[in-house]
Amino acid sequence: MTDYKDTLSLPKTDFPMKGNLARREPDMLQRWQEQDIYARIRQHRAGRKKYILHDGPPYANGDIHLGHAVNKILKDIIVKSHSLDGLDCPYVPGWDCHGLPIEHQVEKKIGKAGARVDARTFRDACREYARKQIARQNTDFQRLGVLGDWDNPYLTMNYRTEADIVRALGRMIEAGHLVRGFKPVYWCLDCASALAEAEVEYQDKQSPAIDVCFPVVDEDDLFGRAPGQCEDRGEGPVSVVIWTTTPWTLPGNQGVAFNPEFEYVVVQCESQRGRERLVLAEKLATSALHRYGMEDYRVLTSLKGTDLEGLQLQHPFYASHVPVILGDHVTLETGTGAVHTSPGHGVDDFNVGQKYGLPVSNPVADNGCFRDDTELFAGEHVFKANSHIIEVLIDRMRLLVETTVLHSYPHCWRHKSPVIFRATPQWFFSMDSRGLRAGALTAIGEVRWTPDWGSQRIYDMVNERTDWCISRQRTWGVPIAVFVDRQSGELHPDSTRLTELAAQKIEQSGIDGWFDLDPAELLGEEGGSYEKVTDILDVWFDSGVTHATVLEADGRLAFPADLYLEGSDQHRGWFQSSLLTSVGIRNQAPYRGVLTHGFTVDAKGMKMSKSLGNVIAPQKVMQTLGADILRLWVSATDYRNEMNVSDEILKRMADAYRRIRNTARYLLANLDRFDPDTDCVSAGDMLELDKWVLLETARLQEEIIRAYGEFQFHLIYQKLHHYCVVTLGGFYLDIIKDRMYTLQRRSLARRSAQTAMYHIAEAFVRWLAPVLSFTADEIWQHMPGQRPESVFLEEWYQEFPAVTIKDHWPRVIRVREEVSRELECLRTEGAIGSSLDAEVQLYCSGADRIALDYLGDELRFVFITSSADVYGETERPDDARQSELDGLWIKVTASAHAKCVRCWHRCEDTGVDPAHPELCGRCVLNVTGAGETRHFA
RNA sequence: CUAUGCUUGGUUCAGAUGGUUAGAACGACUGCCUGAUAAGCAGUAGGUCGUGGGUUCGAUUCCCACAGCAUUUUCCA
Repeated sequence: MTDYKDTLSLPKTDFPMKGNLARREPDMLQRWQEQDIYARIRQHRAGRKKYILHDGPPYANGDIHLGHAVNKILKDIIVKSHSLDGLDCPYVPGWDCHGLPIEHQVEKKIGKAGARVDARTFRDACREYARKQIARQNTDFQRLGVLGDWDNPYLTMNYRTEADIVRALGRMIEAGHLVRGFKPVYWCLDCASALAEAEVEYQDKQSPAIDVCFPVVDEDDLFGRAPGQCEDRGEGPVSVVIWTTTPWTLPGNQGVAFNPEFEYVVVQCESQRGRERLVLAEKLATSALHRYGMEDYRVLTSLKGTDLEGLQLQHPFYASHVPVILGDHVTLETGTGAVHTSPGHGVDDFNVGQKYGLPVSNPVADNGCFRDDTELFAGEHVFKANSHIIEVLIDRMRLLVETTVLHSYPHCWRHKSPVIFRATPQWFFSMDSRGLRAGALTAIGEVRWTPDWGSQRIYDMVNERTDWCISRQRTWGVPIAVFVDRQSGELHPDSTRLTELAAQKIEQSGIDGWFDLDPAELLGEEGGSYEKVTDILDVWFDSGVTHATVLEADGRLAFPADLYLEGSDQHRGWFQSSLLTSVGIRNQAPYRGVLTHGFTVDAKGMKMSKSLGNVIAPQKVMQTLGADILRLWVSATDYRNEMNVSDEILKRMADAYRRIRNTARYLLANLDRFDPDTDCVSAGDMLELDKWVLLETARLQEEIIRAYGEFQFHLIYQKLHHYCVVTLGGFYLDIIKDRMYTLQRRSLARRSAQTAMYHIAEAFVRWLAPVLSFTADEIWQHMPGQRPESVFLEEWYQEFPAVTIKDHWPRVIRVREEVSRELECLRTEGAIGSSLDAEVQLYCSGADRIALDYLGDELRFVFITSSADVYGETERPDDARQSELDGLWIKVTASAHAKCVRCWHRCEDTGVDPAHPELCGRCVLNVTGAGETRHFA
């Protein structure tokens, strides 16, 4: 048998089938860095319209997790796809550097500021710690294939940025949003310091539980509020009863809260103390009276909570009167349905107290002892004062009963000792005094939110939030660089100018420039009458004002941003802190659009946690499967919901990746030695099938570009993969194999297919680039023809030849599916193996007939059978089988002809040429003659 | 406890002013090919569209409740 293999044109390429991504991506990354690809893109896009995606700064602590990876990859996909749109898309990554978590890490290493080390040393250590964390995260982010200005990120701890944060605060002050107030915070008596919520842990604690009488000042007022006439008012003192586990908060009492919806009763009862009348929640009355040993009682009248608002009560041991107020936080779980309210000692109490304008009295000093001016209890430690307070209550006949209760109570995580709530002076941005809330709500309506429910979500949050407490009594942060009058506590009247002067100091030497500052330096002679505030800013302010400290201040970027993109938790975090400060400063949102993504969860939808053992580390994925697999997963997953990930899901992604990669490889292999400058066939000369695939490709590209624009990446993945599998693999590429392999290398028909594949490859590599960045770059290196150094410098491919066809193809494809099914029957019977062993006869009429006849003798190439003939529907023999298509009958048979060793078709003319007894006529023509001609497939 | 969102075959996604047998692809299974070969092609089997109500001639699609999950938030006097 003669070997005709040399006469074939088989695919050939150096592009490896296996990605080996984990091993090769780092090399490619290094090349990108060496060619400084990010800078080259900036040069290429200079002068183009800008698209600003502003990076939300991750916190500079710990290695990146999968959520970080998702976030950065989504950003990178958007930046790269918009760059393909022809826009100039700078990407400046940033880090959030100040704050408590870093302080904790540093405390573990060198001890607390002010204790073992001075504040300055401590801050230096924090700065150094943050720097190291950033370096680690920076490396990992780059490893993901994210392109950006990684050598020049923005850091909130850069001196210039620290100064600009102070300047932004100055602008908030200028706009009048900064106010001073009191707020209860967790306070550790052992630390003598406020605690952040993260520093509090709950443990069981034994506490006293007491029922205390608050006598009603005006009995007539009480009964007058009752509906209808109350004939029997009973006799004895009348009191509202409260239940509390913190007797020491009674000196701070400012009111008694009732639930507006509950029914309350006034009962007549009797004990050793004599006859008296008590006000209790109806549903708790029996159990409470039982507790007091007052089994016999009668209800005199009942009232609703709302009826009691404003009723004056006598404080149990002070001369003052306190009002009845209403609050939804009052429950029927325990107690009496009336809650003693001390705004200086509880968040609920504080909030409801704010509503009623109750004073925030805080009689407790830093050391946990009552202040000197506290009547009866001056100097006593709060917990030790409990028993004294109870004695006083007994003495004044205010105590009904004392028990103890075991309950969960907040403790200091360091000292394990119970903490208290204590009101302290703090700085706030007022939501309403200068219209901050109203302005923010308006601005929300002018932003495009993706998904759209984000708008409602942040609206509700802003609408209902309380004033923003921006002060922290901490060390590692940007100072609230203001002076207050020692007497009045008011801000210095020239604060705007002073803040700018402070900013200049900070710009020189960082935040220590403020902490080291002698007030006289800025205030001169009046320095003595003002106090330098040393509170620092909530870190949310640092990141919240990047629209000013970065977008406005950094020449690479611009204000406002086109897009902020973060996890959905940031509706309460960065999106809101950015919105409030931007509206506060210039009454405008800092972003035109906001996109949120869900959190990564495991295959069952459960959050990732060490205890569940379902954590997937991005570093590990990159080291095993490669960054492109991770990127493909991010793109394939609908980020609007939770994003499921597991080893199985990633394996599926790796499978899909291989298909995409191999499709590219096959295109490249068929373009072996193809020179687009000289070998492309003109649009008019191309074969019908090739024209069809180009039109399909151009149509798909439109869909892909639209999906990129709409941030619908998971659709892109689906379309792309479907295109590889169905359009190309299962149809086009399968059909053209015969033409590519057996026709003469330079024949028009073969060049036509190559022309199509060349255009496909050009478009395809660009579709891939935003997602499979490493792979796209690798493909780019193997593409034929002269081209720029990187696909990332490119725009979408627009050079598709203008072709037109009679589009009978959809119908042909349907028929082909039916033929495949019939062939499978024959194959199962063992009559044929390859489809080329078969001959097909079709019987149909109408449009089907027209479509099939159109392809004439070349229909068999579409079916990949040795022959395919079309007859009228009425001509069908009895053994033709009806297909699922109306009016289409199919008969397939095994060919009786000899197989051509070169093209594998079975033809009646195989062996007609004595010189080539194993070849069919077609192959003889292609090997020794002028070559065959094709028009359709 | 608050607010928001999600729930379609083993996996990832489509879908419809509500209307005939709910679509793909992957994976699985069964074969074919050996000229994309740790590839390629074909066929087959998988879903009562989270549960329960309601509206309707008819709901997976609209409404309500519930469950689970996620983010968020509050509280435990």
